[in-house]
Amino acid sequence: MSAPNRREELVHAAFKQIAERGFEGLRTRDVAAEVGVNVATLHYYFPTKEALIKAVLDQAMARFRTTLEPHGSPDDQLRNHLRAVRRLMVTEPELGTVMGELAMRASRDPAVRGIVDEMFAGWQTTMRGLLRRAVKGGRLRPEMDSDAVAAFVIATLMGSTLPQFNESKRGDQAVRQLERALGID
Amino acid sequence: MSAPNRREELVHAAFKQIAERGFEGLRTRDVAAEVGVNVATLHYYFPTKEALIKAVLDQAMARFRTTLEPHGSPDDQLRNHLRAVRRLMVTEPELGTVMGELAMRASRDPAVRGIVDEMFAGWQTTMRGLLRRAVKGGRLRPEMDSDAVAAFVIATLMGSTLPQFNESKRGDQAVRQLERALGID
Amino acid sequence: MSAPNRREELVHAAFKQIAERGFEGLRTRDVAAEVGVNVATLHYYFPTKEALIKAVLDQAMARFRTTLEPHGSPDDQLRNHLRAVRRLMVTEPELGTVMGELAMRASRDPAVRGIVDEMFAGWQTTMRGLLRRAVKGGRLRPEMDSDAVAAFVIATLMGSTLPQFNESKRGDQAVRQLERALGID
Amino acid sequence: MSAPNRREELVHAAFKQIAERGFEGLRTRDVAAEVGVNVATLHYYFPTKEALIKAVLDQAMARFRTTLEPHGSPDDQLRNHLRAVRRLMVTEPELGTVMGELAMRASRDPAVRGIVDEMFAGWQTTMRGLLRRAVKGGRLRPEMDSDAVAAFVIATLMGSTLPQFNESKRGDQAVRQLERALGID
DNA sequence: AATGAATGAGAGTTCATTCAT
DNA sequence: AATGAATGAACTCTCATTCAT
Repeated sequence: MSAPNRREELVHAAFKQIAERGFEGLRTRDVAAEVGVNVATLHYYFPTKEALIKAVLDQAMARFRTTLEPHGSPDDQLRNHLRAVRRLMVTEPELGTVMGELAMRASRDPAVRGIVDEMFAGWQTTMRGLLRRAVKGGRLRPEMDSDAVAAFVIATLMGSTLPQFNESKRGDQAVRQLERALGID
Repeated sequence: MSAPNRREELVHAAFKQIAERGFEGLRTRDVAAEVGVNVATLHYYFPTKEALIKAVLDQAMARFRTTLEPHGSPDDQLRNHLRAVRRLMVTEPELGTVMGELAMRASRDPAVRGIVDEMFAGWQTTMRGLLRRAVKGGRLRPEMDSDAVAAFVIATLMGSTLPQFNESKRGDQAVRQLERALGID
Repeated sequence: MSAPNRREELVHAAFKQIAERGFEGLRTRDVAAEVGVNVATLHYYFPTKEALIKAVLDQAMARFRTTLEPHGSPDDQLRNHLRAVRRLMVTEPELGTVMGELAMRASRDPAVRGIVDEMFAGWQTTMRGLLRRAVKGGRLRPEMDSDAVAAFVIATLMGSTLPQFNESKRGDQAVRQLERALGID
Repeated sequence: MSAPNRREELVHAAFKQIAERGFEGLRTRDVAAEVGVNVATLHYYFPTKEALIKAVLDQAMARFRTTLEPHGSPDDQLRNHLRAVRRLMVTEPELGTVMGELAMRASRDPAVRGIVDEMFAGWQTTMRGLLRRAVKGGRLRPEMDSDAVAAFVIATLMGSTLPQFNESKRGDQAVRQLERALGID
């Protein structure tokens, strides 16, 4: 009666709970119940609630990082990236919500902050690289401050994942306008 | 020390606590303690924790709305607006944090959602108006979809308030790039 | 519905529980129930179980110290002391049990150790004083090592409080033989 | 690593744990871990925690009883006995601690009480015999109440094993004074 | 002979809320 | 207008015990 991936089931259930109710509403008992096991079983895999949250954090970051990796020909990479992020937010809105929760939590919880900051730093670097390649490819204006523009792009993408934007089409509109502003539409 | 503004003191203390610890860490006892009164006194003014949160919400929205009101000559209003929002986030970062918390909470709590949605709708309308006036003034390209661009601007502004952007200068960089993109720098 | 001495009631109930079931069987819920209040009320007075135990410790030590204080004319003080200790153990056997529990616990818990050690040190000093006075009064042999004899007396008194001695008359027999050995019977 | 004496290893580990942390801190998991096996394995040998404790009790009593057996010429047996007990307490202080724990536990746990009482009764009988032989050998005053003196000796010996006495030399001092009192030093 | 996985029952502790004063 | 005292419900975490393998 033992599942080989009980750990993952628990992480996934915790992820869902955070998406639905935020950290505020995360209850170990509910997570365990969703998987269909006793709370004690949860603690068999994760000594503390913190450890469970850490696992959710790691998994969310991993999923996000995968999306961030550039795909396609150098010319298309920047556009592909924006669309990939946007598509991710539409197909898996929970990931956006959890990312938001984690981003907020990072201010208070050093363990979360370290990992989230690192992820944002990595994103910033990736984005800068994409922009520079786009400049070389003649798609963007060369006088651009690639670091500042990277921050601009990331801010817009993050902003477009807010629940208030996600339900209407505003999130998509915003990203499309970003593409226009960058001249890659 | 009977204070006629005890209510406001409590709201302010709750606001600070939310900024520091999020909803997750909001404790009525701590709020009361910060004001120097008993928890029971807090419940004299606010029957439930929800009621206290509602008051914080109202106050935050009011503060934010004030900032959103257009200032200056029609020609400058759009730029003034962006700068005012940005300045607010720098001088009162707690407001950004609390707004973020409220935006997340809106997905789960209908009472919050109503008010936050309304505020975003108002902002969207104001922004659209500013953009149209800027088009008339010849500052922006007339073919623009003012609704989509409004969403774009708001998304970028919201994204730039993330804790991860606020600590470095990336928030400011992002907004400045937004101004360039709009052609109002 | 508030008792002026709820704290004391709780300490007393905890004392009784320790006497009956040892530290091993001490449950905050049971202590509260014995007083007729909710567990949360117990935590209103004692933030942690440790704090409650500390209060029991202090009270037990205070009660014991009172007994240790010499009474009567100098000539009789030593004998009075032995009898007082013995009587205490007979009239309040729980105190002996709790003392035993605390003495054992002292080896593991620094907070307990400090206080228990101090009490034993005080007892040793008192005892030495009593012995010296008895020597001066001509009741004891002058060549005696008062420190060693003090240890001897205390060891016998403590040993005579063991549950196994207390139920039969062996505890009393032992103390009476101690008096004979000291020549004060 | 299949060990034929796994049972004994477990008993020994449990003994050590009780000496270190008392019954209060005895955890089957820790006992198993110290032996390097799974908790379930412990339960293969001992169906319940009680059964494990019982085994520790038996083993401790056996070790103690061995020490109590008289050695040497009848004339020296009493002195040898006192010294043997004292030496045991110095070389194996854990035994004293565990004996103390068991003595306290006896008041609450009938299973323990039976065995401990029996052991004390045996000790009392042995001691009385030793005293009578010493009287016959002319070493002790004949008018002595050998039962009462036996209780006296046992009480002092037990008292001298308290942790508070063991760390300083007071335990030894006490026993030496006991020898003087008996006139066998 | 041994284990990984699972659990029920319960432990200490927290917290929003109530109420007599 | 304010409080000390009290509580019910819930929370995280622990532990002896079980069982299929």
